[in-house]
Amino acid sequence: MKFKIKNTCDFARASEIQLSRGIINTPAFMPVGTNGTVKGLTVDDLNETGSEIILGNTFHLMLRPGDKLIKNFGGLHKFINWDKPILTDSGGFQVWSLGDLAKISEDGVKFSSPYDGKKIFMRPEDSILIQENLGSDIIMVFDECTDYPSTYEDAKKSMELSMRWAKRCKEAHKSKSALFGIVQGGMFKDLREESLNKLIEIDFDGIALGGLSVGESKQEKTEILEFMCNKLPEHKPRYLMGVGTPEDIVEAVRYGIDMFDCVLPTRNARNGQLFTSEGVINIRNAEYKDCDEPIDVNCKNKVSQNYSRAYLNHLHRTNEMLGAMLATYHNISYYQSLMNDIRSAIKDNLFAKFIKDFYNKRNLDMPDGPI
RNA sequence: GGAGAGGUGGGUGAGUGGUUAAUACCAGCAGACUGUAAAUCUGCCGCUUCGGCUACGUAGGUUCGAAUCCUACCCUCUCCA
Repeated sequence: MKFKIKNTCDFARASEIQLSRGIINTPAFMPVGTNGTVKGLTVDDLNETGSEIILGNTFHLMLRPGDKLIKNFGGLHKFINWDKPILTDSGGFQVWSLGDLAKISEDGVKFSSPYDGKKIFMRPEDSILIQENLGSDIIMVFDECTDYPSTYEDAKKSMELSMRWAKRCKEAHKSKSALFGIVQGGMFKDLREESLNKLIEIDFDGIALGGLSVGESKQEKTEILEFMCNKLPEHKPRYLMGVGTPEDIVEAVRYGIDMFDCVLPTRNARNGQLFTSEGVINIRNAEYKDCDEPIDVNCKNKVSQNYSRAYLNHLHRTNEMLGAMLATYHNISYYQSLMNDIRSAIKDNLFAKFIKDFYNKRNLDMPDGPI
């Protein structure tokens, strides 16, 4: 993996991550494809949206259809017919999101499969091996996503465990794929710093920020971002895991984040929420019943331009699968065009203007921050 | 013509004398969703000048009290002629 910063604008930066399967232009949004599919989109759709990398999930794919099966098919890329980079999450987030179905010990995590209750023990080494079996381009370390809220003691204990696991992941990592470490530490700056220093010492190809957007306030998240932006190594990709809304992304780019992933554009599309250049709309609402405007006049792609809001409203009311598909196509296209605009603005040294316009269009006050 | 079943809030459909303005589902009106146990979940859903008012085919009756029991009528469906 090669990382090349092309332009900067205060903390914000536009760069290239070069992987054997392709180049990722950052700041980048990575659509989430947990089960080996970005729900509702074909790989042709994904390409049309401008997506250069997608996510897969260790935990889900290990259970179904199984990482060995995928390996025998020649890897996840071949299995799902996607030849661009794939980042795989380690299963660490599932430790958190599955709650009582996961039991943590020093050695690893005992999961109960949500599908059949079958007990699975996953050690950091297992997670790495599974991700290698999948043929992932960017492998994430197996971590414990710290709960929110958390006491200092719990956050510290959790962070320290994640760091010991990070070291084991590094030692278990054998393939040529990139390996990213994940900063934990909850809402405590000194723990975040300690975590980061530990990861730098172990030496990863990229640094991710984990444990954010798990219930904390916007202010708390911003404080952590602000604190981290001065400390993250400059010459490595920075990945803010699980974030976020367009507003979250724009803000994080100001603090120097390069990579994002989030289920919002896909999940919310299925639930009728569209992200548009003028803010969020719920396409099921009565006001769109006879609205003959396109989904988003400012989003230049075949779906956002050629399908009316009234038609999408109808499809969602009648629970037609095309409604979810078109909404997902639009949302991912919107996110990718947003990322594209962000990159262009940084390259042209117009990021300050971009941010101002971005908040103006949404009638929001521009938060304080760099630039 | 005879026999039987039934008519419940926008729809389907529970309830068969008293926590019943009335279960549930659908429809309708909104909201939530942030490294996906999610095409999911939540709230509202007769009228109201917020004190009440009107409601279970219609009209009477029994009862302290009726969607629930009785009588008549109207209507619907099934079977037999």
